[in-house]
Amino acid sequence: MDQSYKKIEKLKSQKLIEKLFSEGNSVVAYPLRLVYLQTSFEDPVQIKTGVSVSKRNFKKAVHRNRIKRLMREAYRLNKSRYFNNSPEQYAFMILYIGKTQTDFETISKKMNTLMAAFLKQQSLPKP
RNA sequence: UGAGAUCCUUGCUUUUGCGAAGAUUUGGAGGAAAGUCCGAACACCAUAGUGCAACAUAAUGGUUAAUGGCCAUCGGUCGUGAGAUCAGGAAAAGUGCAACAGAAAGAAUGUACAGGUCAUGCUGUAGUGAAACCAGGUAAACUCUAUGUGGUGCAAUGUCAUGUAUACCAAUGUUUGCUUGUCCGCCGUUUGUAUUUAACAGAUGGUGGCAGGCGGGAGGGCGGCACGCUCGAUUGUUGGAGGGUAGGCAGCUAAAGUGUGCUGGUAACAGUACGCUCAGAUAAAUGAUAAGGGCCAUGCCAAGGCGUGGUACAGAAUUCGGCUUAUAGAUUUACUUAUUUA
RNA sequence: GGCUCCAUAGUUCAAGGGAUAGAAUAAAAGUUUCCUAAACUUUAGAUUCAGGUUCGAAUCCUGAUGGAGUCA
Repeated sequence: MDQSYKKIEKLKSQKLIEKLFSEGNSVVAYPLRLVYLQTSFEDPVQIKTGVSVSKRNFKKAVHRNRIKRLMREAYRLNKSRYFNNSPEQYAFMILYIGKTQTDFETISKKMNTLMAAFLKQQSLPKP
């Protein structure tokens, strides 16, 4: 079971991020929100993922860092359960839209429901 | 009150290290990394000169790459005291300001009482006020004196690749005067050759062009302003629409570095010997979870065990030296005060 | 990350160093009306915080806190 989260799996390109936010769809499992877009890039990975926390809700850099670390950890541990070898490539951005801090357990649980909701939405026939 | 300090261990995982992958090993946030308040390094831009303005600092000596920081001393203020704190130059260059109260607030003098004189605020006391004649107060009012200051900041800057356009449209402003010429064109008059017309050559006048000179010139530049200098019709200003903005590399971390000892100095600090290498990311790493141990508080049994809770403030972004602010707990030393005891 | 600016009633703005800090609007109470609105009367309400200079500070100075803008 692959639990690594390497550099090429991270969403870094500013152009791709702008395109993601302007054209992508989203799924919500409070306090998490996933913005995704089917796209293509050169690196040999299936999904590029980034995390983000609003400076408006958390003023201190320590608190933002902590939440981002928890989100990355939850993604790393859970991603292999949901994503195997589908041919499409996706860009993900996971946002924390809550206003209070939580512990690792709830974020991990919500990450599972978020991934399930994403897969369900993708399996539906497109209008 | 000052100095000083800022929890530890193990396995799993993540990140970094080489062209890639795997394994092993090694390293990985701070005393404030914060605020961006001072001072520098470094980089780019600007820089003929003069003057003005603006800003900063302000006892004396030292320290440092430098400072408005730090150290020592003198002086003021506060405190019983150990100590703390101070933008701590000039009011005898000039201008201004002083509500209320008070006769009067810098111009001069008035009331009551007492004293004194030939006579008079001439002297004292009272009364108002922060301040009442004293070369008064106020310069964190203008000012003066002394000293200093070009600007912008690593999103600086360079470079690779890609692309390329002092392009386009609209409005508006300006596009001028005199003079010179072995120069050129056009028109007229006249002379010669010729004479049927035409044509050719010369002289002269007008007009236009070109070139040069002198002046004027909207506006631009010299990044606070003025003088001054300079560019100036191949143009100035404003608006519209459009292009560009991605990415890689360098800058980037071994340095005014840091630990211990010794020497000099009251100290800040300096010198020296031996050792150490201690993050370089860029939608931005330094984490999650579990177990155990420290420390603090507390409860139970009853004298070393068990349980519960707590363990701060806070996260590098070019790099240093300071300042300021946030901060749980632990430790050491010196001194002061109060109480108690002797 | 660097740089610049701002802070006065619930809100929008005033206020030459002189303290009773003002105006509009919002709020509350009352008058008027069968009731509401409008109108009128009255009331309460603030200098972001901490120091300093000064006889006296919203104003001057220093530090902190909060907010806004900007960079190619």
